[in-house]
Amino acid sequence: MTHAETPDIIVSRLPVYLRALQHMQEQGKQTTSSQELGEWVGVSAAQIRKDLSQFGGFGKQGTGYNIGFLVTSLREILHIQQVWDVAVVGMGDMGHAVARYQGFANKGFRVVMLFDSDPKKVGTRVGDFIVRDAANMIADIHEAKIQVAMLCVPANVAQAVSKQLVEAGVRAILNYAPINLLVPDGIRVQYIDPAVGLQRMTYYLG
Amino acid sequence: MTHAETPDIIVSRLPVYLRALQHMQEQGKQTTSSQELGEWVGVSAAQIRKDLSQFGGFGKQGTGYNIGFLVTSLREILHIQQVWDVAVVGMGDMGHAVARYQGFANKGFRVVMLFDSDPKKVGTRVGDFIVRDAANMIADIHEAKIQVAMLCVPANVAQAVSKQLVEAGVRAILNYAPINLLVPDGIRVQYIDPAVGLQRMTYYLG
DNA sequence: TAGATTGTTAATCGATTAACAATC
DNA sequence: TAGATTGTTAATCGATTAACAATC
Repeated sequence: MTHAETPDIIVSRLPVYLRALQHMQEQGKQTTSSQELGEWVGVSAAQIRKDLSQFGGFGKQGTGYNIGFLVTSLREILHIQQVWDVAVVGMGDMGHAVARYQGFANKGFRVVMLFDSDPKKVGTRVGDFIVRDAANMIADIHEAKIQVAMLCVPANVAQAVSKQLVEAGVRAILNYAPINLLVPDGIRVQYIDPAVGLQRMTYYLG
Repeated sequence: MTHAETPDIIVSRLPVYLRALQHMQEQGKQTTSSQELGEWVGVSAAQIRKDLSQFGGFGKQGTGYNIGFLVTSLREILHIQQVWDVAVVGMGDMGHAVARYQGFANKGFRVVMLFDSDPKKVGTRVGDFIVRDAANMIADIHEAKIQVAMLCVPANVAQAVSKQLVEAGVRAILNYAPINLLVPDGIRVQYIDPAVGLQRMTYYLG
């Protein structure tokens, strides 16, 4: 009997726990409990304990969890003890903002390459980088062994560009284009679409 | 016996269905099936039918769903047959991009007001609007009866600003700040955090 | 020690899937 | 009509919660 797969839904909560824990850490806190963490992230204490126990025993009865240790452990579980190089494709307003985003520090990612297909943008500077020509994207990403990309191109070309990213060796795509991507098995996609986020709330606004 | 609440998880899928259907519509398609829609959005056909049947019978045996009718119906269910006015708070790179975002057209939202607390930004033009002083935010939002906001301020002030938004009458916050917000009951929050999105994928990259 | 809190088991709850009669 | 596909029921599967012995 092989070890059961960790359910996706548990994995999806871990980064949220980690974010809260790193926040506590920045505030100088040493220790927390499933109760306290749960209140902060909006999850029951039992669920926090159950989720964490999938990966080992990180806490101590009576005292709770050492925040530093739990942060380190979660970073290992999520494979972000390393720093992943990330390519940003599409230098519109959103790509521009994402390329210059300061929030990846200490989160396991750094932007290292920017692409656009517009000759007016290629060669210009955005943040710390010169925008590269999308015509060389496959070769450039492949050579740099980049496996993570943020896709900020218009919806009508997103599917085609995602195909190129996969060809180039990318295995994880954060998709800002408001469209579902069809990708091969083993390629992960996460979607960021503000309209979807807003519509998930207006349902309840009555 | 009162009608059962629609589960959150079903509500959260509806905007994704709608996005796919609107996409089909733009391509001139008239009709689809639970099978086809399901393949496109990565959900089983049975689940699509079950989800939709929560709200009524939108399909026809043998022929499937009329896309136009289903789009209209979903827009009503999600309360986006109306257009919601949206305020954007924080004119950093992300707020800037969000304020100029073209993707809200036909999705039920329009940006109508921008705020920042930095005197260097107040009064400048971003997209179609002049950035307003955050000092007047509560009054301005209240007067305009705005109920939806996108929060693009730095994490360290996000909690305080969200409190002001609620005071001003906002009931739905799309939060781009990488931090959990504590809000009163009845206030909806959706989170957009690229680091969280990326970390949900690196777990699987091994 | 007494109090607090974990990790885990069993019970409950809820969501997904399978299957099919109804019917377009 | 024959084929296709819905809406719905029942069965299955999975996730959450409650509870508590273990123990720090």
